[in-house]
Amino acid sequence: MPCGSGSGLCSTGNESQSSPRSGVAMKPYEPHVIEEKWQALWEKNKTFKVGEAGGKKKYYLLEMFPYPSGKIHMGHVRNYSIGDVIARYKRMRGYNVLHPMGWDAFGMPAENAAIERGIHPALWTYENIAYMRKQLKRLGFSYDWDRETATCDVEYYKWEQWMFLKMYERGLVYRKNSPVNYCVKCQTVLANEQVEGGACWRCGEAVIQKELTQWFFAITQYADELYEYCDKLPGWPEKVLHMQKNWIGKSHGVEVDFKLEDGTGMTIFTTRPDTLYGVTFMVLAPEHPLSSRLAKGTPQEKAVLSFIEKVKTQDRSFRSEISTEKEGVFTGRYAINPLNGNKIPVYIGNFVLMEYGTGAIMAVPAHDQRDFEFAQRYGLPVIVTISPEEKTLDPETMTEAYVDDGMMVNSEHFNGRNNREAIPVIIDYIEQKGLGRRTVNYRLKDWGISRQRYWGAPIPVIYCDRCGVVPVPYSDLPVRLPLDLEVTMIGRSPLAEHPEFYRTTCPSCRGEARRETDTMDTFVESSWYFLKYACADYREGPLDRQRVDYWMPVDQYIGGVEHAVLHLLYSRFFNRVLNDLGLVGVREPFENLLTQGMVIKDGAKMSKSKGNVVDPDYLIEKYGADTARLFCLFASPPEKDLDWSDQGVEGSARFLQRVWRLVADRVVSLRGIKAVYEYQGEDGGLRQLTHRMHKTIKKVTEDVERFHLNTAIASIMELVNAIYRYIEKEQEGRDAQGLLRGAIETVLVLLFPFVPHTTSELQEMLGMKAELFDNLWPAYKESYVQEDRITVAVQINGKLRDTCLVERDIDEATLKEVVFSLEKVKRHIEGREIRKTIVVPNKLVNVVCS
RNA sequence: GCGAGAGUGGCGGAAAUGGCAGACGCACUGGACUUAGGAUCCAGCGGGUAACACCGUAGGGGUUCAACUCCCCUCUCUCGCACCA
Repeated sequence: MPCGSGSGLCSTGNESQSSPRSGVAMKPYEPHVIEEKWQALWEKNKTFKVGEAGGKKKYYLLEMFPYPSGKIHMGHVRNYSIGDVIARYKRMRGYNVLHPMGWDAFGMPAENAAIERGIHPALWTYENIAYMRKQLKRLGFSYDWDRETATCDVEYYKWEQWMFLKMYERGLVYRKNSPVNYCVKCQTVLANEQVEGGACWRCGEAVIQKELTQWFFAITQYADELYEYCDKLPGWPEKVLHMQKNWIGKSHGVEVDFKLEDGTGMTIFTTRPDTLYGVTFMVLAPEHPLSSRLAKGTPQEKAVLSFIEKVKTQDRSFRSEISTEKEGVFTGRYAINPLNGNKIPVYIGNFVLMEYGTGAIMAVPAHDQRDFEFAQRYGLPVIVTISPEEKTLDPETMTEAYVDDGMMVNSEHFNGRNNREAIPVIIDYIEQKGLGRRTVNYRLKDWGISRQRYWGAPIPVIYCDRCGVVPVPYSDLPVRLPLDLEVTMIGRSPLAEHPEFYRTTCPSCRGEARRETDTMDTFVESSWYFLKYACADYREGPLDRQRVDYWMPVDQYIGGVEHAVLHLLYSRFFNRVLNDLGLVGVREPFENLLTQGMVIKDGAKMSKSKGNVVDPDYLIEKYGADTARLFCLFASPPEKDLDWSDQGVEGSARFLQRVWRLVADRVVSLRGIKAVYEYQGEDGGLRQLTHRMHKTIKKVTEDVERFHLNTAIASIMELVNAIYRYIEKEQEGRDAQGLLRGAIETVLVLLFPFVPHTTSELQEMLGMKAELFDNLWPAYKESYVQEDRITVAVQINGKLRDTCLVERDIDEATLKEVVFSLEKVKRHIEGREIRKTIVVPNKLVNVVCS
């Protein structure tokens, strides 16, 4: 064979071989032929179509749908391979499994393609979808393609507009002018969640602040619930819940009303009322309405105004940098501490944020590092009110704030108390005196959803000079995204340049009016697509409640951890809104979440910019889909990063060849044999194989249940190795051959969810029912899982010295007898005093001696 | 700085509940079969030793008959948040 032709994989390399038993030329493993064959069959028979029929328990398995960027990448292959194992496995366990796929089809790259290559975003998107659908089918994933949904379809976004209007009616959508995050490169606004370390989540460009009128979803109305329910999601990774909790940032505290000398009120938020007696100055955010007003008429006026101006021109990411020097300016005015009547100066400071709390703080330099730094710089006094046990704090010599707990001092009648315990007491006191109130503050901000882009769902609102903001009537939905326009740059949304779109009449006064030309954030679409899947063909309304109730919640969601606070938080919010609107029965959409790791190569995440991508197409062409899937599943556990290895792929291909030969080599002799799964005779080899088979079934079942897919595969490999060893011993006889067939069938069934094509083909060759896999997962018997004879470890003083092979469940006395008769044991305990002997049944014996 | 997670052979990774560290795979070494082998099969494979001994799960201490696993301290890496009052 001309194998040196450079392709690397020497076709299948065994055309000239023949079966050792039959002498008949064996069928070569041709992954592409069998993969096409089975995929065609699954498609024709609609093998993966599901309905809402009763009888079986439902199981909704969902993987995060892809953005149709052009081609799938290895991350998708991994994500969807993991999902496919679970979907097929659950079906084999008798569940009615919903396993859908669709497209997160609105978004910026489509517009970029339009600008760069002159192709229309819609065309580009649908072409990509067509190609990627083909790729997914080539990988053999068990999706019910009849439920496929693309979010850029009118039938989809129409109902999103409908939901927007419902939310508007309920006050969950509002419009406001505010400083927003803006990415110059993407030419659009970003929500807080979409800014990563001051940069755009998509393109990495530094985000600037811009004043714009925007539509907001009132996610903060659900802040508390979203926070509290984090503790009611045991099926989610701790890490993700932590990130969500951090993001929502719930903190308990108190608002205290300070008064200026002239009686002007100034309310601050603090979580540390126990330090109220240590307040030596106050600080306002530069954007605080009082800031520019307070200094009027004082000698400080000029300085204050120029400081505010200076801060305004600073970029926000610079200002929020922790290393940025704390700066401020005195307003020339004083406030009165409501607890002790102290007169304290009011400053304006760059480190106080208008967005959090009340935009004003009380400063306690003794016990807050930021306040301390500010006080040092401006020579402000420090008053200690919390004293640690072991030392006395001296304000003159302190080099940093004391932020830990201790005993209260300088705090009038609170002196001597532990500060933590005093907090609620002080708050009670404040409330009784009418000086303030308990509050809870959140870091979470409302979700700004306006995007100054074309390729998104139009916001269904009309602006009329006479009537103001008028929602589009339900009967006028959908507000179609016009396709007859050319997408060029730059500056504003193409819709704002398209009169045919924005010119309209006011629904209430019939006068001339203008449509909203912003579109919705694409994260809105992904916030409810999982509900659409449940009733994809439903046309009479947004969702078919009955079917949604049947399938929801999603039993298992699988996707990348990068959406821990974006998509996953938005979806939890949106699902709650839809629940309140009566469209969904459940509160939380995703019961269990699995976050899979990244695909790494040469020490970096696979990405075009790093130039270390492996193209799934290439992989499938060279090895076939089953090898691609197997490697992704075997190389590391799902939640960890996967280190790509070309040699590892070879190994996976080799294993499939080995399984193929196991069957194809002896298919003739195996065909006439009936499978045997239990053996109770005396032959050691047969007993061994029976044991191995049952042990493997148990192990694989348990491992798949807890997503340890790599070890599940490893144990199937062990079974295959055991079968080869068994064959080598030339087992003859009806039992021996039946058991061989039983073990082989077990391999094919256990391996099916991982590599469905290869195993289906081999099953068919053996005359098994290859296509119907419902309820086919094998059971094991515990009695066979146990081994007859067990190797017991023998330790002297905790060190392994020998092992011995004994009958299972041997009694302790006999075991000890065996152990003490071992040569090595005798040698080691010679002349020593035996203190005790520890016996762990069927495991180990430890002899403790002097 | 705060929070979370991780550190095991040459490499990817195994070891629910403390009980033979290194399963499985890759790489490597030797052998078999071969015109050939980058196919396949067999054997070996943490360090160390002639063989033992001995040393090994980031480092140091501790609990225990027994620690990758539990407790304390230190170091390193990854991720998230980062002036949130």
